[in-house]
Amino acid sequence: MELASKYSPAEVEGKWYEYWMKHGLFRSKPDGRESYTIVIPPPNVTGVLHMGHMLNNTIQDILVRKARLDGKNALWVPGTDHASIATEAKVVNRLAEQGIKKRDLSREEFLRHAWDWTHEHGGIILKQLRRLGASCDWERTAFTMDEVRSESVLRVFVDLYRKGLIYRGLRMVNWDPKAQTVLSGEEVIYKDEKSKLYYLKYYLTPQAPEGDDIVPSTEEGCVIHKDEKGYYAVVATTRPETIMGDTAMCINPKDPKNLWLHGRKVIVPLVGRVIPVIEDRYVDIEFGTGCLKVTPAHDVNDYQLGKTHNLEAIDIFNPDGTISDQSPLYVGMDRMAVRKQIVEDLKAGGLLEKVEDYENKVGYSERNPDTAVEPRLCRQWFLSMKHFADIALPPVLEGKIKFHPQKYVTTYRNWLENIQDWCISRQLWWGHRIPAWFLPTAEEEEEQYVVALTEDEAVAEARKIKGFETVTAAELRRDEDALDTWFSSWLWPISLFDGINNPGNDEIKYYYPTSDLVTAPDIIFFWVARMIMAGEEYMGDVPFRNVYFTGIVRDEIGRKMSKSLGNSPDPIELIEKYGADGVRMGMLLAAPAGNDILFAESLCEQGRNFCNKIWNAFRLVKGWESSSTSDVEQPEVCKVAIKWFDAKLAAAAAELDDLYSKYRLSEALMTVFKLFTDEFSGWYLEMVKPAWQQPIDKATYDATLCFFERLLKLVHPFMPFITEELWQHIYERQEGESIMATTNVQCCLRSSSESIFQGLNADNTLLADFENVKKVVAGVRAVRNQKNIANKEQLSLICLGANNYAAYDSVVIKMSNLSSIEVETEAQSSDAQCLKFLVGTSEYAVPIGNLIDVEAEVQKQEAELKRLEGFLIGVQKKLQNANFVAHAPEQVVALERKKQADAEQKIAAIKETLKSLKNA
RNA sequence: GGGCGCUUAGCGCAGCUGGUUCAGAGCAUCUGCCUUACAAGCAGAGGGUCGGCGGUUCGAAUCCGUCAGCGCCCACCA
Repeated sequence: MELASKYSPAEVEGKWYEYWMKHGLFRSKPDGRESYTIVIPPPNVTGVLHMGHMLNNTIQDILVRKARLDGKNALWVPGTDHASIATEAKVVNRLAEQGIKKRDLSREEFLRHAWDWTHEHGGIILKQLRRLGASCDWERTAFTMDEVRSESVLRVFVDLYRKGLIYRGLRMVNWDPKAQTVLSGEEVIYKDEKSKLYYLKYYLTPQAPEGDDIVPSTEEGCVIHKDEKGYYAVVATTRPETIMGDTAMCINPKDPKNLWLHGRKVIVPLVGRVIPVIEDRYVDIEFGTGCLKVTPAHDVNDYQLGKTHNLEAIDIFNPDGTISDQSPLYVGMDRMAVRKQIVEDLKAGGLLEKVEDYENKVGYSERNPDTAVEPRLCRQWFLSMKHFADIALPPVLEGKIKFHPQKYVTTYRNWLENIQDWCISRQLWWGHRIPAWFLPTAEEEEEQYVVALTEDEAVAEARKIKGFETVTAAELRRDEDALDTWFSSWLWPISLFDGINNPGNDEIKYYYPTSDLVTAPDIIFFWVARMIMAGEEYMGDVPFRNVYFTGIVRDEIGRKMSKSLGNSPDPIELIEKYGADGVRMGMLLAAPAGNDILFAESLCEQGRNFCNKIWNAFRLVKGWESSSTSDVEQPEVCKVAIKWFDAKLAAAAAELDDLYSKYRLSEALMTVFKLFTDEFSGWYLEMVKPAWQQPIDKATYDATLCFFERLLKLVHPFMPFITEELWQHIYERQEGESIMATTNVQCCLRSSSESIFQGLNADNTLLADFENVKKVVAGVRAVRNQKNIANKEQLSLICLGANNYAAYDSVVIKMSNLSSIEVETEAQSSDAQCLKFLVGTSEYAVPIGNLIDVEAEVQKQEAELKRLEGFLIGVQKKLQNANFVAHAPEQVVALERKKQADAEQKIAAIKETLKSLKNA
């Protein structure tokens, strides 16, 4: 069969993916083998594949395929996440485009739209993953809102409630006015912002009806403000629009500047409300004027102050961020518009003393990055986290779970040691509805509720409560709110195997704990930590053994990839251009664990080139097929080459296995790349290659095919498509066989149950000798290069003194195109028409007749002599240092002596060479 | 404000508990080659006082201190 000179991924990738699927090669069922499991970090169900996914899933696929080759029962479970807030926002937007408002729809109607949207856009991303070659067991595809997962979530909620770990409480929470829901602390992103600090005048109330009786303190450091309208305090604030909610002004009791305000009352500007001056050590004397306005309903700290000092909390905002009717002014206006307006009005009223530029941090919603989060007092559901922190910390600190890179252990510990309760309710419909039912209580009474798995159970529970013995389902009102998305994700490694609803089932017993988790460090708190909590709580064991944190994919100049910058390539287009294997290699080349990866298309190009290299190596070997015959005796050089490459492969496999175990995948790929390109293509194939149109002996041909198969297997985790394609060309495969299965090793003399990565012993002496042989060849090539001698022209080589690598003469002769190798003693070697070089301490000479440029050669040798003499002096100094000889380990000293001896020998050889050159 | 990490060739990186002729490989660059597997290739070459300073040591890219620059995470200073 004629093979094209270039590999064409488009022609083979689809074919093989279909083949893999058809034969269920990604399927896994519990059996007697060791299990290897990865659960996918579920992407948003309506999301589209981006470069971050490409990196993340390439890594997962490599790990799974490696495990499969190791003979493990490898399973990669795919699925998607309902992404409560993000998906709901998208649905709301789409409805808005159609002129439909969410609030005009019933819950059921809205959910119908959401499901439509999910079915329409859902799963696209999973299909895209197939293009990448992801070897997921698709029959297990799960969704965080499917039946099994939903039931798991509700069961866990009920269970935790009954354990007293879930409670309902009125708290200051983070409110997203756009999505109109509460957020957890983790969902708030703080950004530095250039803003203004406004200095507002709060006039003092007259102490007595007849007028001003303030007696300014004479204390040192007292700062009194007075103008024609009277005495006033100055308050610095970044949020003047919240003054309508002010219920106090606060000073530090130790602040001399403001002591005169002690016990006074001040008037909120514009609003006219009279508020007390309270004192609290919380106030920073140095900041602003030392006077703080207190708005208990809209600031976390102010809320605390309010609680301590028993202040009223006036909620001046509506859920959508407009001013509520609790405010005397600006009712109905948006908070941002009010900020502008109120500044104007304050200015006009002479109530604004000054404005300064100021830099502060403002919290934004993770899902609505343009929306500033509003602190708001709200009744919500919380999960008490102390218990979970206690059970989730030890497995990581004790190394039962390993983080790669390890530095994230510190991050993890810091978070858990300072953990806050988790606000798990969201004012959303798209999600798991909280299984809590409120009892029909009068409005002024405190709310009462029951938590149960079903409505029937809820009724039964409710009837146990005094006064509600006859309550009916219709009278109960189910909580409208949904649960935080992460409240389902944290169960993922358990719920995928139905371990919550059906504890102890065969699957969960077999697959749990999973092996590796591959994810980005930005969800270490959202997800990783919480999975560990849920795992310990519900399985009494860790959810995974290793966590591989990938970096963030950036563009060539280090910018985050984003839609707005337009610097994010479309992964599918890349695959079409370079092939999935090429892109996979491109992703990995620059991706050491934990470092950000700077992605450039040229990396994919390199991947594509490597594919092509493999392809063409195969063309060469395949071309020998017809000529392969046992009539030809195996040349010596082939015997040597085979012995050597067998050792090389063994060493490389062991090295790869070690790199995998350390999750150094980038380096593993590099190792494979060099093994194939340099060692196999550049050395082995060149050594065994028969002369033009000559037949190859059968033994060599068979060995070469065997090597090729082993190489393909080593490459396979990185480049599944091309390796599968070529594997089929090596032997006629049986339908259903695949390179990915260990049991299908065809040609090697190895037992088929062994992993290609293990159980091999390399002959290290052979490998070391061969490296020197390569240097001899390189020496001859350098001579050719230097003298412009064509490869076709045969040269001869003289070993001066002795030939230390005579066993490899056949290699040197073939690879350097020599006519002969001879050994001469120093005395005979006075021929000046030679170029000489050293390998170790062995000296070689290449006769080149009158081509020699004596002067240039003298210069070169003298430079080398100088370098060596310098080196020798260094070594000698070391050895003359009595301290060194006395303190350094014997081995080290011995080594230095060897260095000295070697250098002296080399120097002598070069001097000899120089002498003969100069005599010529 | 607290914590963590990084700084090695033009670029992105490796260099594990100090001592192999240790200053590395890849890409890029340069030189020479269309040598019948591959120009998406082959054979070679150049390039770094390992961020600065100080210390420990017989010996430091490696350990300690400090300074500078960069990055990340956490934190309620209006």
